[in-house]
Amino acid sequence: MPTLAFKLNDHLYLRDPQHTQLGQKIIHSSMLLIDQLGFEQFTFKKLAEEIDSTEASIYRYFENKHRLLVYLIAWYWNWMEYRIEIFTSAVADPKEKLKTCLRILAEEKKYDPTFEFVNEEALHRIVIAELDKTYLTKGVDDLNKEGLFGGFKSVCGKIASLIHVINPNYPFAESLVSTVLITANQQLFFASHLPSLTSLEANESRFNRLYSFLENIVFCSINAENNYA
Amino acid sequence: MPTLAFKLNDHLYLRDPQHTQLGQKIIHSSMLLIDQLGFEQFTFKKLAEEIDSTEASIYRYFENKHRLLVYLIAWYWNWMEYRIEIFTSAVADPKEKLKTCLRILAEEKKYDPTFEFVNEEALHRIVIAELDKTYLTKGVDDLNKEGLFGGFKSVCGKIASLIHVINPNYPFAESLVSTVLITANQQLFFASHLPSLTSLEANESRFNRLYSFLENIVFCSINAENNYA
DNA sequence: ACAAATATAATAGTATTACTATCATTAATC
DNA sequence: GATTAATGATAGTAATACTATTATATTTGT
Repeated sequence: MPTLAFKLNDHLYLRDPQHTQLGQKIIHSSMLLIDQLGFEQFTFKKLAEEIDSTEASIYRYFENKHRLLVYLIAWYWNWMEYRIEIFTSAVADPKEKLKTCLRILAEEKKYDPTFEFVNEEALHRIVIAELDKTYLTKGVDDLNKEGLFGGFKSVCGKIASLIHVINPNYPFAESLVSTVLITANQQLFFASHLPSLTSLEANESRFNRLYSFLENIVFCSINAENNYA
Repeated sequence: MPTLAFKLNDHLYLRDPQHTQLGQKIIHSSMLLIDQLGFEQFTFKKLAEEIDSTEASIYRYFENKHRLLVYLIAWYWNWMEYRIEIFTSAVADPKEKLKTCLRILAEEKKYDPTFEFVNEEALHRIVIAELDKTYLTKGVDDLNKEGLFGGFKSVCGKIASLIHVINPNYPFAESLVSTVLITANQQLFFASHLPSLTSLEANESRFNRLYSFLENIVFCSINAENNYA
């Protein structure tokens, strides 16, 4: 059975992990391990033990653990873009398209059988807890030049262009979208760990509440009459 | 001459650095060094060399470098709260108060002579680049129990309560405020490093544009008729 | 089916990091 | 002037983030 694989920027890895068994084990197990331990406590040595391989072998796939994280999170944004594509292609009205995007971003992430070796629930927790660490580093500019944030930028750009269609006079489309993409994850983190910083609760309702919050922010801002240019 | 000092949560340090010469040198130089090197490359050893002291001496003030970062950023939020206090106390109208808060958050940070050994420009760059690392760690819950995020939570709570006064029916005050506090710094980071993710430009105008963006988001959201409960 | 190429495993080694411990010395305080 | 406390000097350790080397599988082309 043919497993779907994303074509990711090939600067993200040294050897493409999607195409070998060891590579797939690296992706699969690193997700679980980073989720469990957190990125700081995660090491290639621990991962090697987990998959009965060696540090040296893992280094043939990824230059270092930071790049592995960037890879995993790039995979996530590719997955988001793929889902947005699927669920908005049939929708004509740009406002409805935009709502669908927000729903996809806010919804609970569940196992997607399209991608065998990826545990989307663990990956989402990684995105929530580690996303910012991909770019909050002195090396951002180099990573960016290599195009490693392409997935995130692409999602951001597509949603921003919907906003441009809905209201060409709204002057903060890109900022609004990047804010929403990031806050969607951040608010879930706060709900779990710093509840006084969020209006969401740590129960099942939080995904619907999150959607309402995002919809409120986005539509109120772009529909407003008084656009501060 | 009496230097003003904040009363910070005493779990933030082992020995209060504000009250000794070495402590002040630690604060002063760690700010410059973290700003220069980034948090990952920053070490107590490098700091010790910088201030002609030793690693061991620094460890007597801070348990580890992460807690030092939490300290510096707690200082920042205390400073913000202090400025908000000063500049809003004379303002009666809650909407105007709220605008003043947003202005303080968005404005360019400049040296404040009230605090001798603090370089506010460097500190602001640290907040922009490292803020999220204070809570995105497996130890959040412990740090939170010790009250180490009190400054941030306090600023968030005060602004949220202004929103509650302005529109008691708006159901996302806390989320809106935490989003704004964080995005205020994030958008400046994007302007410098990932320009396609922001509508701000990397020039002098960015602080005014940032203010407009924040004002737009906040006031559009809370003034809207259709409140999604 | 066999040689050549390639991927992986096994092992070792290094510089740096994030500490901890000990003891001598200097400075502040009573 | 004696006691206490803060700092400096020095040493040491376990773990981390790699790099290098060689042997052994595994895959691939002919």
